[in-house]
Amino acid sequence: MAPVRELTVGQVAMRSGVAVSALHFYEARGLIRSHRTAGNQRRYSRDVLRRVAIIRVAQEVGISLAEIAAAFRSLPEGRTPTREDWNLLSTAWRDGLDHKISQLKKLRDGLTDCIGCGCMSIDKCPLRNKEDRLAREGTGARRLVVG
Amino acid sequence: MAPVRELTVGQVAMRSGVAVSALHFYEARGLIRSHRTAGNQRRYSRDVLRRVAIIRVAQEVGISLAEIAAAFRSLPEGRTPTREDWNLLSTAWRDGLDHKISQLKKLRDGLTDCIGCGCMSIDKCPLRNKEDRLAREGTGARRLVVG
DNA sequence: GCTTGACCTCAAGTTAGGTTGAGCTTGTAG
DNA sequence: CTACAAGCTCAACCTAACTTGAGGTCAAGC
Repeated sequence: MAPVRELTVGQVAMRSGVAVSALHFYEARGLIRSHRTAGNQRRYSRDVLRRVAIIRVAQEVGISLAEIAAAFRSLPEGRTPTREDWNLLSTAWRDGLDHKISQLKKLRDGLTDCIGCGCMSIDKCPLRNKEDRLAREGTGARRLVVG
Repeated sequence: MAPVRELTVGQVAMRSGVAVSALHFYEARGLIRSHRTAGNQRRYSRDVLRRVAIIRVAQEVGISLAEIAAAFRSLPEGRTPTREDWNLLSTAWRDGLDHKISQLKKLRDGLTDCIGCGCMSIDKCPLRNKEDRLAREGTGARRLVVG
């Protein structure tokens, strides 16, 4: 038995909890990579599991696939990313994440800062201004933007 | 001059920072309400601004319009909601928000709990299990779900 | 009384993030 | 050596959340 077996799509799907179609999709978007067998089937190295896990966690907090892909591009090409590499990545997201955390806390704590205050009638509220910027960001569905 | 003037869509759009088309859309989705003038134009009472502000803040942290609408349905029908009413609403969202906050912190702090740990190779990680559940939640675009 | 800008409705288009299905190939177990 | 599950590709479909456009109405100024 080989010590470090490569994984098939089905295996990755099962272990990561995402659908095969989603894995295809992530690959098309450049978020994960595979090589092919002689018979044109995908084979993944184990670190794809880590990538997928990060994708899901990041998505869950509102980071778009495009941003995740961008962040992933900062990972080393040749070798399997180390713990350090991943930490760098999350550092890059840090500011955006910090902001989002504070937004969430405000909402959780009774929207005190911006709903309970008088700023809504005027336009110097930090939240409202943030939104104004968002409002100009093009068409289609709006997603949370980090960084 | 009337002391509490009603607002036109254009005015609401300007003061809230969202497009007129978005206001129409929110109304169609039951998030805000208006009555019509003799000439069939929308008129809004002032508290629509508060609603819209909440919509935007909630959206920014990943709550869907459907969920916001559901929460709004718990607001009093007849009178203008008080500060207390809004607080109740955010209390209802609290658990979901708490969860999301902790996810964000994990991501921010180097993903220590679930990416940096060994749980990714196995399936007892709280994060991963969360995703497994999510994976079964139907078709279409996935959104963050609170509550 | 007419022009001009703000409104109205309704249908169609857009982006993100996938899923579904058809039609065809691979690989493994019996 | 033959099933038949698992893969592959590609096009079509789906939801959320809006925007855009066409075609028509309303109202305030000149």
